[in-house]
Amino acid sequence: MKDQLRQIIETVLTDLIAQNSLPEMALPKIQIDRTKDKLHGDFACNIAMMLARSAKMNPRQIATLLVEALPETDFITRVDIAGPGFINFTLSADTAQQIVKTILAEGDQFGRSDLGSGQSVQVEFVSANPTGPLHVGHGRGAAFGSAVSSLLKTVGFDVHREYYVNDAGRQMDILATSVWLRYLQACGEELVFPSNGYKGDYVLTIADGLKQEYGLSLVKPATVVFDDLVADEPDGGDKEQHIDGLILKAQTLLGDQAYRSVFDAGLNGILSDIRRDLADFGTNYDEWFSERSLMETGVVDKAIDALKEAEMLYQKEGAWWFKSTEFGDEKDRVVVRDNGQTTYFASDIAYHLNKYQRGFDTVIDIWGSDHHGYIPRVKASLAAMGENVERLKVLLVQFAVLYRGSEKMSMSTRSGQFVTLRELREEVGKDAARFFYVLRGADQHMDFDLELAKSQSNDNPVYYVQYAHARVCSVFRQLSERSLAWDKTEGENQLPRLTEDHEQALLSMLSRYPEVINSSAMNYTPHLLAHYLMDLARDFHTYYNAHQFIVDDVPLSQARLTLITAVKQVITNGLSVLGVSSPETM
RNA sequence: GCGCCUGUAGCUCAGUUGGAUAGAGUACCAGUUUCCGAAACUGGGGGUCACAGGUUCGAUUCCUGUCAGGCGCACCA
Repeated sequence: MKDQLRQIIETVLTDLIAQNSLPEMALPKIQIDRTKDKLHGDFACNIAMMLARSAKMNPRQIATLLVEALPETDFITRVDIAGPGFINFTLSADTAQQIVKTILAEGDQFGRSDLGSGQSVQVEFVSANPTGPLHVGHGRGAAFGSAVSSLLKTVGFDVHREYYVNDAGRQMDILATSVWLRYLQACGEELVFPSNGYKGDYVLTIADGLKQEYGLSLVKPATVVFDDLVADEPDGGDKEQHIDGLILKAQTLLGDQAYRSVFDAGLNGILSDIRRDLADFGTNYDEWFSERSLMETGVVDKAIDALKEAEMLYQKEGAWWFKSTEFGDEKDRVVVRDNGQTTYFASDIAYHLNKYQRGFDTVIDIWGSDHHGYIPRVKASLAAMGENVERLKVLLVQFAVLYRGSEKMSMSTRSGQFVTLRELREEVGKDAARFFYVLRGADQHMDFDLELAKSQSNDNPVYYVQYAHARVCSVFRQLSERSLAWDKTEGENQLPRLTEDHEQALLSMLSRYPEVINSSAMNYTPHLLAHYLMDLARDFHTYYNAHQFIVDDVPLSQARLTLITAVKQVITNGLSVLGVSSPETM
């Protein structure tokens, strides 16, 4: 509809210029907006005001010229000039009703489009380190990432959802060592657990599993393990050096093979937990991509070689540095440490190069906002390898600040003090949790009050939307109880009977849905969809309270039932994009 | 100190890419059910859009500065 109006206005304007009614000038992009106020019709165009300057004419004068030259159409009944020079269009009743037929005909396809025209896009999100269970902080990334993914799918992109598994590096070694030490304790060894180790209960569980599988075969005396180590911090030493010493002990005392067993027990134990949590949360992936595989297949080395060949690396103090400052980064970055180990950044360069080489038209990274400082260097590395940086889009998700009542909670994976995503889901419910997360813009700081989300879960906005859906279902149950039936064809024929203000409002709201989907998808802003659904639900509830749907006037009744069926369909479509269910009863 | 994000009703947040009289939820107050589900609806009060300049027909939106908050500035991941 907007496009049609835009086109008509454009041709009228070019005609006017050709006839010298308007001076020669470049036409800006013609904007058609939904009106806020019903008094202003359905659509508004501000083109007259935009042209006023370059045409050196009064905006109302331009608007008058334009309106007089407008051709007759069957879908516009009124055109007004208002305010400083707005041109307001009012849709014909017939056109407004048409949307209901469209919705019923397209069903769950309504709202889909081919804006993306089959372009491939990869979306990587959550990608939490497998050093502990997912907590509520990760939930926002999961809800946002899967919503963005399904939005993009809805508008015609070929979407590939991916989780990057950081299964290499020091943090994982710390986890493996933590598991082993807990295992030793479980086997009766006396030791003081390092302050920098992972202290969560899940480590105990994994250690128990290890004991069941391997018995006492991985036991080394604690006295030997802790012999000749830098003291831990509480004892006046250094916690980092202490834990590094323990890692080295674990590796040498156990040997490569046994150490790998412990390491994998930790990794797999946690990763399978993460997979299950995400699946239960309604977040699914097409691929789980292993960082270790990048190293083992030499992709990291290849990326480093590529940078060396491009003369983008130099050696300093025994390490290899990448000249990221040449591409706008604050400082150069190390990719190979003086001890020969590649850095996390090196893996990330390789990973992004790999993403590019897999041929995605667009690569989307969804990161926690604390990683924002990382963007320049990743883009720099792609630029240095001659890749088009524009293909990479990094979306940042602000962390939710957690409150329990008025008490702010500090979260730490290491200390084992956090609310897990699973706990949240079990207490608040999947639907409510997802909707809650996606209700706010991702770049918006968010206060997440657990007490509120849990104790007042009935007040959660998601129920408001779901209830609208359930109410429609309830009406139809009522209908069959009275041995009546909805006749779709008859209903569609009677749509002109929908003359109430509430019905007009609903028709207009329904027709906005495809626009909302498009702009939510293209701007990566699922919260627009969430808000739309609340608006739609509100219009429906208002309508429900104002009018009966099952009335003696059978044609009117059929028209109304047809309208609310369309409402039900759009709610289902919208909620399903957000990964929220549409229950028939609540 | 430098960089990124944010500042809108008591609280939590929207605001259609610069448009018309700035909106919801919640909380508070007053109402609505012999009627398809009251998890709903109707009405009411509540604002210097952090502050000060600038850009123009027009600014909550764009630019600059100030103030306040969050995050980031590793040979950690």
